[in-house]
Amino acid sequence: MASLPSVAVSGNIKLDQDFRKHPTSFISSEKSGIANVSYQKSQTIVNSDGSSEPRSLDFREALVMIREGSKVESSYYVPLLQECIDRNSASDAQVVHGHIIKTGSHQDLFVTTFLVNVYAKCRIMENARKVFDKLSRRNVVSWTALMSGYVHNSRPELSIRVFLEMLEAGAYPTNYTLGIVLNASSTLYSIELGKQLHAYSIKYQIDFDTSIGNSLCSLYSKCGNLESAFKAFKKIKEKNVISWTSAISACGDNGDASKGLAFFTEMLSEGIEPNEYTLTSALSLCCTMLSLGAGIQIHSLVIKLGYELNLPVRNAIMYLYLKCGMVNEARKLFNGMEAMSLITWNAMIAGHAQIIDLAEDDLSAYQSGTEALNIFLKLNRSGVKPDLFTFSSILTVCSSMVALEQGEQVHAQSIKSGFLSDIVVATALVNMYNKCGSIEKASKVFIEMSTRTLISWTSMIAGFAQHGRTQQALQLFEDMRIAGVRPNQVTFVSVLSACSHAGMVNEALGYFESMKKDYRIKPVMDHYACLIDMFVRLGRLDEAFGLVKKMDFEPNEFIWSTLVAGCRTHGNLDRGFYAAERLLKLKPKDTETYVMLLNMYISVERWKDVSRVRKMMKEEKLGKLEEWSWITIKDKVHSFKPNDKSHPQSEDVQKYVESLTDQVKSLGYKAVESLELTDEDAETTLFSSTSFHSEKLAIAFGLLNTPNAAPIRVIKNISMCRDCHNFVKFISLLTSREIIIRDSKCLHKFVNGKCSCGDFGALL
DNA sequence: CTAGGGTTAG
Repeated sequence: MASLPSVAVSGNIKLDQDFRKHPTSFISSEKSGIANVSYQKSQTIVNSDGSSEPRSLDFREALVMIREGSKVESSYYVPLLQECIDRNSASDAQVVHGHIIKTGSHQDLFVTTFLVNVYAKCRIMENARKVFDKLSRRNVVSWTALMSGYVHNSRPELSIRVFLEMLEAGAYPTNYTLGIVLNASSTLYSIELGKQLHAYSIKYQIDFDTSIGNSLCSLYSKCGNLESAFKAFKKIKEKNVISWTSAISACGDNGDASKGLAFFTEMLSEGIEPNEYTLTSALSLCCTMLSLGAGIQIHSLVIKLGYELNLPVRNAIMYLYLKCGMVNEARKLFNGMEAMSLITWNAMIAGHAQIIDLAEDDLSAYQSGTEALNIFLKLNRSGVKPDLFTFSSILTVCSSMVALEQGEQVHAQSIKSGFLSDIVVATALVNMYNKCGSIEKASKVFIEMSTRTLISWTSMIAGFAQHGRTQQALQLFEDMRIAGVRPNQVTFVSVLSACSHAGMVNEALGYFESMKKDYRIKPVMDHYACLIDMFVRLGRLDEAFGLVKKMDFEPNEFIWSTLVAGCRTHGNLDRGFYAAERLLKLKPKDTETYVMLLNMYISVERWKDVSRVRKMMKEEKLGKLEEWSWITIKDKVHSFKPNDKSHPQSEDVQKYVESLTDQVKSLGYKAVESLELTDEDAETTLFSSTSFHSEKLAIAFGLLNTPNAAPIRVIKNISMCRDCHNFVKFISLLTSREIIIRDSKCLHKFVNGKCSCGDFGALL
């Protein structure tokens, strides 16, 4: 939730008297004097021969007349000004304004009030305020126009100030006025103010009024109170499209997407036609649910109702297709757009960022990441200025891609544009540096943040935990508590994982208990996963398996794979086989698990089991384990596969790996000896020391193409094998380089022959 | 009343 701006909205609002005296002022606009004004679009034109005739004027003709100083009936100003609004032409409005003053029509309250409205809509609030201040008389409509202007120009706090001024001046709010203040309170997330206004609306029995009810519904939704939002919605006597849309988007804001779609269906069956707002809200619900089927149905409804050219609707459809993995459909929409908003770009980048995480295979994840970086480049070249949404999304992409160089460029750009002051952008930046292994830069950004949210703290604690800096992680956790920020479930996962890395059993169990007792946070599977991991690392397998039995959850794939790797490391193969077979039941198509299992059977030469596992793999139609790595150097991504000669430097790179291997052998590196394997097994098990695993190639390439002390950053699609893990430790010792490898399960930071994962991250 | 953003581990 955004923090409240420091605006004086304090003190109770005294509405009582006004409402008691004039309760009807809420519902009737008679007093405003507007209802009786009828305006006309035809003018009496005086021809050159002196005869006169009434006829319609078009906008340009009328403007010309006004520029020439001809007289115009004051009732004609309003349609003319309306036209200025429609054309969003502040300059035309100023011409008309000048004419109004010259002809003395500024004495006309109706016309002048409309001018306030015009300037507000044309986003020149200074002029709106000036016109308002010069009014000799003010009625509720002029006050309301000004308030509404501030709300629409993102100054809700000023709108509330005007509301207070209005009450002081003794004017009576209408239901429309109250609706605007309610909207302002919801923009400010001021539930207190909202509740006061709600109370008054109940007192004067207008809480069932449509526009009040709509505003109340969205106010409660924005402040996170879905129940009250529903109550407000149900109370509305005559529900219109806006009421339904408010209820639907309330569900979206509060994470109950399926309920929102139920509302949408109900609305359709009530015979109410959705508008562009309803459609975008409903599409966004499909998006969170990743419900492509429902989304396609709504898409056809969009076409039927003629909204397919509406930009927000198109953006929502594009984002839906993108998130559901229909990249080509999304791209077609993207390329076919004549008008594009920044949101279109942002949706495209954010969508690709999400695919990276959702992707089943690493190749498409990698392609999405590259595509997102390309779109960002195009956006920059197109001259459109990125905003805070763009920065946070692209930083997430850089994190997933371990693209430190791009990340640093974005960092610089966000400083220049002033968006680094945004908490979300800064947090995304902290996270980017963490994920790229630059813990120093991450903490520098973190320290320089002026305010931090729970997520910022958690991200930094997680960073320290990942880098094996347990003390700093725990210290930061204390700092956070002292700062009065309440940790959540996610924070505790990071804290427990920090303890687990350092083997601090007592501390971990202490935090676990404190989480349950002091913070009333229910442990989830992830917390147990950390504890299990801790016992596994220490070789306390009994306790690890004990926890598996004790917890209320069926262990997930991650817990089983932790157990497999741990049992293997600690030589408890029987338990390892058991865990691996359980893992295979959960993920029968996971080649990595089969390879782990195969390697275990081979190491104890249980050849019967080896052929049984091979048979299982054939039945599942699983082939060789595809493994590859990539490294980003100067905005260019270089990817490597073993035995792949497609890279222009592949020959040099291979030779360099061979020479490195010789050099580290003299430091004590021993390649894993090949067992008596068939060719087939040797290929599948990744044991063969003669083959070049992709991370070795990528690292060699990095060493050849970066300056001497530069860290090397590599990303790998599957877990590292032990041989390579050992090899890279020696390389970091040999070359005195920092080598960071992010594989599919773990961040490895190799410094001086040691790895931050404590050697527990090499699963294969 | 609408579309786009940041956190965890194994």
